[in-house]
Amino acid sequence: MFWRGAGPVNIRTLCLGLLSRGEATGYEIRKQFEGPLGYIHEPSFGSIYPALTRLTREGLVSFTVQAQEKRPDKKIYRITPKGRAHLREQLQESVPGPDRLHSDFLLTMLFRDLLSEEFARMAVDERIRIYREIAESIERGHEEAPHDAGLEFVQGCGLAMCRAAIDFLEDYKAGLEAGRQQVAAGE
Amino acid sequence: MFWRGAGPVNIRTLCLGLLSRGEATGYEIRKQFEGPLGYIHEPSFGSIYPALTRLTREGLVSFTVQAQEKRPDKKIYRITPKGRAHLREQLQESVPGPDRLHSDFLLTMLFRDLLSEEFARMAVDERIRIYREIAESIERGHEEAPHDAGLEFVQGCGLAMCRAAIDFLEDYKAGLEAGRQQVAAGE
DNA sequence: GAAACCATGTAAGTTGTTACATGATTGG
DNA sequence: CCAATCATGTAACAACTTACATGGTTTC
Repeated sequence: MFWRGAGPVNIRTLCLGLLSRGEATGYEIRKQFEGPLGYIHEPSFGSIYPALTRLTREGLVSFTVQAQEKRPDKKIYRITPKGRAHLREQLQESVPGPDRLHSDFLLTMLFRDLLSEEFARMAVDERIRIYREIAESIERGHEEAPHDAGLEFVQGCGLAMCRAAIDFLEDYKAGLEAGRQQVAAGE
Repeated sequence: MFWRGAGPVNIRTLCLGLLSRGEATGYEIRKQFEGPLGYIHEPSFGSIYPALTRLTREGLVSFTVQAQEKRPDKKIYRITPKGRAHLREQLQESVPGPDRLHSDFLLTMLFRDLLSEEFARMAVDERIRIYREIAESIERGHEEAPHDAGLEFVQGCGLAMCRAAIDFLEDYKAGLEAGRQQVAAGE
């Protein structure tokens, strides 16, 4: 049976993978996605906590409770040997297929003819801003953190695509400007 | 209330948008995503038919039944004036935010250290193949179909990102090769 | 004094996927 | 003769998001 959702991309595998790099709480796992990893996924607490509960039930991770004064107790999770084996197996189960892109921007621009000039310009400008932000975040992350081959690859790939997108969008904007000036000049 | 799912990316808006270009059946809507638009979304029939039913209930589209011999009747959908107004409004409700990327490939490569050399190489090769396929599909679509500004933009953007990804992946492969040769030469 | 951070968790709801149901026709 | 194409639709299920519940601490 071919089951699309059974591919490695799900929050459980993501959590398991991060825990293979070192122990962490649910809160800390979440935080790791706010940095340069954010362009891959930004899972919510509502999905991380249940994922960790299930991983524990399956024996793939374990946790110790660290009591804290005036705060809820911390649960520090770590991967078990079984979890590590499972992760390795899961990741290499099949060669990853195409990505799924969920882009409000592209969908909106697909119907560009229905948008006002102003809105389209705003959307493109905002998109350039977003990509710049992501690119900077990756560059920053690249400088500070000690990184392994995986992180290096993912960050490099993200950076390459961000830059390509920025270039494309700026060319597009330049093209629009040129077109407008021709119109203004009465061509 | 800020509701992420209320953004324009959902199958209903997508169907409505395509119907704004001309009438179509559910089956034909699906087909449009098999071409160069496929990199944005590949919705299943199980989501398209209910979407059309709901759009009809909301008065945003209407349909006429075309009887066919020895086949189920066709339902030919078209957008209503109300639907067109709704689409315009929906698309321009807010400037689109960041994309959500769902990538088995990046997630797998993020844990590259856990993968065998061979698997990693296969994954990268397969990815190059996939991007080439998408790029070709876009180039083909660009030649044959008459296109509006929206399609042109989306295809151009997709092509730029595909090419960037291919370049990155091939550089990466070349880097690996060079590294292996150094090792083989006893450096 | 408001906002952001720390810290975990549950319940309700949306969205979309896969699998099933049905079945003739055409092309290799 | 097997696969793909045409054609629509439902039911079961998975996955994730948002909102709610709780509440002290730190920073601007």
